[in-house]
Amino acid sequence: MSEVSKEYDFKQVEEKWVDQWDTSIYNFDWNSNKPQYIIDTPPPYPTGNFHIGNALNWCYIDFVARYKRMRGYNVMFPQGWDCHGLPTEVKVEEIHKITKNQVPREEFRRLCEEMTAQAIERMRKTITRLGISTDWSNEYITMMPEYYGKTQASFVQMYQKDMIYREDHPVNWCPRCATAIAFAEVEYDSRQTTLNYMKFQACDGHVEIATTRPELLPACVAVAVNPEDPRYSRYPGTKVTVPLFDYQVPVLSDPSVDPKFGTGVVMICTFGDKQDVRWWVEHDLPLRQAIDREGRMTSIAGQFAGMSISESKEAITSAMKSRGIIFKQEPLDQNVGLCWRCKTPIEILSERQWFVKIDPQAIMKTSEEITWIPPHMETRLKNWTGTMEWDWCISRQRIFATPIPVWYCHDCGEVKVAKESWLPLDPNKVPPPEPCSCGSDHFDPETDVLDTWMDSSISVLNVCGWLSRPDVRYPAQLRPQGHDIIRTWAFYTILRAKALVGVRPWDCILVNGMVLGEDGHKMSKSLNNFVVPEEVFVKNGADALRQWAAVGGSPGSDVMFQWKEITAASRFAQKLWSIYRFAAPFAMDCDARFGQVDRWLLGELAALVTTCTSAMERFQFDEAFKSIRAFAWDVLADHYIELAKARLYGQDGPEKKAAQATLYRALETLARLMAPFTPFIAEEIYCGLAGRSVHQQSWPEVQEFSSLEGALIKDLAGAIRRYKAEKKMALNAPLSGLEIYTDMDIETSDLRGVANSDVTVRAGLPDLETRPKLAKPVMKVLGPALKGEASRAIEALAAADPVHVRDCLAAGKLVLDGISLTGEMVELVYETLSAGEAVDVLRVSDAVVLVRRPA
RNA sequence: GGGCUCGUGGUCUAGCUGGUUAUGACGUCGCCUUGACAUGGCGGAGGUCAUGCGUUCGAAUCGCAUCGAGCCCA
Repeated sequence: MSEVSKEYDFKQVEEKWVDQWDTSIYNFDWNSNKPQYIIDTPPPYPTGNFHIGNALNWCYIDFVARYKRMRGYNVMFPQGWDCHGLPTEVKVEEIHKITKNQVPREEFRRLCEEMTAQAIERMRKTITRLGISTDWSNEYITMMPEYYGKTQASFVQMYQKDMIYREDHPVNWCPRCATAIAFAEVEYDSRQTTLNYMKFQACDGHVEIATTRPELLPACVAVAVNPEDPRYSRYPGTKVTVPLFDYQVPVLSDPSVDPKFGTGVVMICTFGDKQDVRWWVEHDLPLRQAIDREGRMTSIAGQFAGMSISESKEAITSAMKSRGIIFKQEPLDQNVGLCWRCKTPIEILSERQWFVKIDPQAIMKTSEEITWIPPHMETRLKNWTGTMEWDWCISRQRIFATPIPVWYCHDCGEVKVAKESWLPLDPNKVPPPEPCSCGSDHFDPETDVLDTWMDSSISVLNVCGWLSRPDVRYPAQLRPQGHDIIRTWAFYTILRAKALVGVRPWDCILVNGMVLGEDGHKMSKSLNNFVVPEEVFVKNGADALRQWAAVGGSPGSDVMFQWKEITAASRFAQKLWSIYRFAAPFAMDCDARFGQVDRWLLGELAALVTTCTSAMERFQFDEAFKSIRAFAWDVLADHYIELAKARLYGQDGPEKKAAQATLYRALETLARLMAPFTPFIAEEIYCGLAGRSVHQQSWPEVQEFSSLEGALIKDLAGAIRRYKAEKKMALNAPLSGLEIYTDMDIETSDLRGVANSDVTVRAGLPDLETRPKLAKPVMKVLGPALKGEASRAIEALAAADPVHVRDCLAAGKLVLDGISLTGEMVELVYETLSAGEAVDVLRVSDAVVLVRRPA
């Protein structure tokens, strides 16, 4: 056994194992007979920074992956990268000081790919340093043809199944990004705006209308009132004139108009908000598009054409004010829909776009086949699914994304969707390999691209071998993800798996919370409460961060990052190291005749294995790791090692050998239990002890041991240690003798060591006066038995003389305040009087210890 | 405005299929260098378990209401 350093050098140990480990042992075996456990790892967006939130999520996954491997599963823990998206486009534009339209499409895409590849490399480093047991043989990168070819194939298949269509439809539109976005990409924020009251010329004078969006006046297609509103009952069916733009629109009657808002008359525009779209569909209204794709006013805005939305808002408002059309303005709080990337207020435009049909019932039904952890997270998916009103808009007006594999015939206009065998392809680079049915071979490519969620929503199919292997493996077993993307990633994945292969994507979804900074707010750069994993690696090591992930909170709840948790984790690592340092010279893998104390410890160890196993099966990592800490620190270090020291330092013999074997078993088992959580220190200890890697061992089996005598000895030793501490004696200070009165047949050698004293054991009670000092009610028995009389009985018992209670119970009849009590209802707590002798008396459960005071 | 989750010593947290001494960590106070560990050991202080009402012999735990926080959405 080589020398073990006094301090645990986490940096040296962790970096050594990162270098030495052969990560191919974590590869999924496609030919194995073991049961599969496939994890649909969330593919992060390659920003280059693998943040603490990712780390929490990846720790959870790694705990499960390592545990399942030890339980004999063929585990796939792949790593994917969800590359496409606007942030990269924006960053490339910034860095190269260009706009995407200044360089050829292909060149711009190349710059994006280059930057993404660098970002991925940085994030891989962090993942590896964190000790994540990634299966790198199943890595995927969505911007690579082998992946986006599958995205395109999924598009083609769903198009063929009539689940994808293209038509004019209102879409959420970000005027700054000049692209359509899905509902899932819309954020809401409360803003203050102005409610303008204005007059519309009507059949008999004028009606007053309140609106927050006067710039949409040229898009007004109707006004509406509530049919129950007596003020306006004469208007429906008539027409009013739109001021300033001077055209007539009908007055409608619709029950969803709120008579209490504004004047009770609402202007319907195409489109101010989602409600406008509902009315537009319901009343079959015409389309007047006043805002274009860049957020400028169109020609129907007349003199205001070409202005931006805010310019025209100001110009139209002041024009109407000067003519007295706007006669009142008041502030109004409202929630505005914003583009999640650039926070620009979104508009609703009617655009020809590609859509995926949504079947809310099918999604909810599939979701019920999946185990949700924690279960209430499923409610969020269902609430979201239930509110879907439009289909999913999947086309985007961007460049760095999966191309839509479609052309349009230049001559007859026919839509030509690629055949699967032609994929992957970019219609902007290649024409279709066959002519149009009209004979023309002159095509215009589709320049729109697919929503990034079209890529990532087939991650599970991809890792299960869809379109790339003959032996596909879906459903996967586990989907780990944050609750912030339930309405996106989880929702879309369920939809797509059902649509493409007809099965649920996963057996189980494990939802983790968000990471909060030390100030209690969600960790973010803008709040300056940000900590990067590398900072923790340097200060306390990866195992410390992993311990925080395990015990910081139970999965599903938000977890606060706290340096004090990291400190506590480091202390535990050091404590464990000290245990190992002490045990290493003694621990021996051998058979032995275990003593009472050994069997007690091995029984506690078995209980730990049971607890941990149950907790891991339920993904309760905090419970599992806290029980590990409690065992190592309290049970093993503070009790067992203190008790066994005398034997271990003593002469060779069967008793010493039993302690050596016990130490080995305890540490060896502990290292295996810790391996999923803290792979570095577990490996260091296991290798030092057993000479093999812990990461190829199986999960410990429960071995039945127990010793009530051992448990009593442990309690007696604790009492002696406390006694010495109270008397300000050193723990190894000698005592002048111990007499233990107990009916158990206990071994005394370990106690002799702890007490540094002779120990004699006698049956019965010492020849001292013992008397009950307290009669405690046993509520579990007394409550149900006495019901309404219980509280009176408790009071009577408290008031009664405990000696009287004992005597009555001994005589078999105790009646207090008219209530009969049995022995089972009362617990007597005794005290022992030392009657002036030169002894101190300790009570430990049913045993009494007389300590002869040292001379 | 709706839905979900949650309010436990200074801070964070366990318990929450109801049973009288409410868990642990960090911090704090006192004592102790004993042959693994002072990043240690022993002991202490600190809680009306958000508030109110109810169910019950008994509520941190169950129900209702109120207040507050977070998340998701309209």
